[in-house]
Amino acid sequence: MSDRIPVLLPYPFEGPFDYAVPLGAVAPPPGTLVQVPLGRREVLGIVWSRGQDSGPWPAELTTAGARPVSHNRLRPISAVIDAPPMPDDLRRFVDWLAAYTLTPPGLVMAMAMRTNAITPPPPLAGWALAEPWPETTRLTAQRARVREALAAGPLTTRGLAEAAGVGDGVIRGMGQAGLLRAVDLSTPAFTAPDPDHPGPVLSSEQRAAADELRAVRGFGVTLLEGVTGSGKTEVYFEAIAEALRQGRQALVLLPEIALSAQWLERFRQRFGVAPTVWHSDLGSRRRRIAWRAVADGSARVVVGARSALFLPFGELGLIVVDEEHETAFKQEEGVTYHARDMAVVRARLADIPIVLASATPSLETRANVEAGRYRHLRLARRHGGATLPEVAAIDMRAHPPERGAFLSPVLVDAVREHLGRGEQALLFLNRRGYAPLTLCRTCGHRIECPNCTAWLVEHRARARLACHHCGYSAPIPELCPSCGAAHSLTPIGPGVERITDEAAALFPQARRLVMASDTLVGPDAAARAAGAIAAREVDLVIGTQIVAKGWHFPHLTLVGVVDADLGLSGGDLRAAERTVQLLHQVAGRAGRAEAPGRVLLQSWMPEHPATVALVAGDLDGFMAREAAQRRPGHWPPYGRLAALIVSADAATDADAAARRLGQTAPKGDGIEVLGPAPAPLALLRGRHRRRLLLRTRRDIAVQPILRAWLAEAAIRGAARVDIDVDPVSFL
DNA sequence: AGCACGCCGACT
DNA sequence: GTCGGCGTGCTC
Repeated sequence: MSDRIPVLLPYPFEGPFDYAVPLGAVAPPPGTLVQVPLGRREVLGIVWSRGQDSGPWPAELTTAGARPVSHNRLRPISAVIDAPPMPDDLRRFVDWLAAYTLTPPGLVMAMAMRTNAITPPPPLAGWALAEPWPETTRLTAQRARVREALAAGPLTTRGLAEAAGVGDGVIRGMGQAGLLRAVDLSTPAFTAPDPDHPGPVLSSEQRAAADELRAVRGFGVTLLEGVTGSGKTEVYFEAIAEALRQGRQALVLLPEIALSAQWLERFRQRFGVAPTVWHSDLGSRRRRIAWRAVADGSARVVVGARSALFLPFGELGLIVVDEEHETAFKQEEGVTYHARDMAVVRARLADIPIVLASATPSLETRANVEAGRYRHLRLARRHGGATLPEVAAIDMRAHPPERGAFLSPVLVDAVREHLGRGEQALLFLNRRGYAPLTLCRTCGHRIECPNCTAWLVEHRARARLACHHCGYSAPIPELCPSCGAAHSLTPIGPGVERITDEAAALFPQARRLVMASDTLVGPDAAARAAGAIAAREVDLVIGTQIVAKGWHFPHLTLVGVVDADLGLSGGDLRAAERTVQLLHQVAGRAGRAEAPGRVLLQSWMPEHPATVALVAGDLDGFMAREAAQRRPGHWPPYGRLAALIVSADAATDADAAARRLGQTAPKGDGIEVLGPAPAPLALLRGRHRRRLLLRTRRDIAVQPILRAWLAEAAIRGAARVDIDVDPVSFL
């Protein structure tokens, strides 16, 4: 009788499939990449194990124990693939995340497998000068330039063609003539960061915090809270240095890796070299190189977006989640998980410390500190003696803008004053495009997306109306699509484009720069824009939330928030919390040691607690208030929440399925179901959506309840149910 | 996820 | 009479 071993396949099955080990062969250990037959094709999978690690939830929650198959149907493993095995703690992490999010484990494993990363990078063909160089050969001007370009070292064909300003025919010809030799440029391993590289000098406050971080051994969560500009990054760099000294790897998760050129520069200053970068739009070659380097240990420090959590670290010794409050850590597509929370799980399974860093910690993290589950380190002082900006609200009822305009005279005067002093100003509005709504003055028609419950946003620069949810876009119509009236369509409300127009009229002499995700295209655009601001090539910045993310603008002294009320309304549980965090981050762009900063919040309801808290600089008080509101109703973080989104092409199918879920809803002490109700985006990408919410007391896990519920409701056919455990967005 | 099987419309 | 639509079901 041959051995049977479980193999997890990257498909949405409930658990691993069993395969036979060929007679005489040794059973490959768990973690091994294997090729197995599946139906009539051959697929890749990973040898799994079952039973022993159910994690913190009851064993029946994990899928690893399910469905033994009779022996006579077992098929043998086809081949063992020569690739780095998946480490045990990563396999347990995959199981845990799958069980927690109610995702088939194979789909979670697929993220970790990244099949294109698992195959080694192909050799990279390059050219070097032939040795010895045949001096007798007479060179054309082009060939001489090629020789010149290669003096510093080998290059790829494309790189060489560019450097020498020749076509690739010249290069191939030189290869055939024996002047160049083909070499393999396959990447040199990443240079290990040096923990003892002389870095920046820390303040006594930073040093004390760094000492505490360094002392943590084994699993433990620390919240590193520091006001903007307090130098949190340099503090957790010391924890990274400690991990490196102990021969361990470190992982830093950032919410927007593409925006972190300044972060990379700070890392280089501290450790002498660049870290290994990982994010979803790395090219296939670079991702394979990085994946291999993490697996073989030559990558010591990885900085990445949330998917870096699934890299095959062999010696992970520390995780840092920077800007832990950022909602960008929540993956909403496909497998829905919160990278910050899952990072804590990964750290616990690996028994290593984890640092959560933020200037505006989330309510979840604050609650964990309060309950004694997380340590808390605070940096109260801005580095280099800078003071926090002075924040004031502009009551728009008392100081309204001119008709058709959006900037209050108070803000306009302030901008003029700061620009007049040769300082920079920022106008912040978290809304892309020219106007969020186009209205017909004749019939009142509002132009909506045909696929979504959403207005189309005018993008005047492109002369189009666009949906920000599904990518639909159309030219701006001449006539009202509803009543056919001409010259009747009117843009309502401001976007950054419109504010830019207004600013251009008010401050024609100021050099303006718009920073929004659709004006900064390409990976380096944001960094270049930030560079231009830092170099004082710009006077006035108009930007969306892209400007809020940790940039350092030493000459920026005024921030005007065009609409501080934006985001405060709407039924979202976290709307106010998010707005306060975002505006606080934006405010942090103003003023450094060189000049004190000033922040003006335009608001039609400055008495709102969020605005009051921002003006008073009382984030703690605001968060305490929020906490007090959520505690009695068992809202997160004082209870658990799961969203069920029912969707179907036909509204009737969605309704039927939602009704069925409502009828079979679980009941019990500490368990409550809200809905069904139309989802806030009742139509999204052409699908009709209904929503239910399951809310439980904190001591009741939602997963077993959801499993039983879905089994009983047995939704099949046209409607689909998507589960979002711990939802962040309520769309 | 693939890839089969399976039962109803317009084409050589 | 066949090619082909994608609905349902199975893969250790």
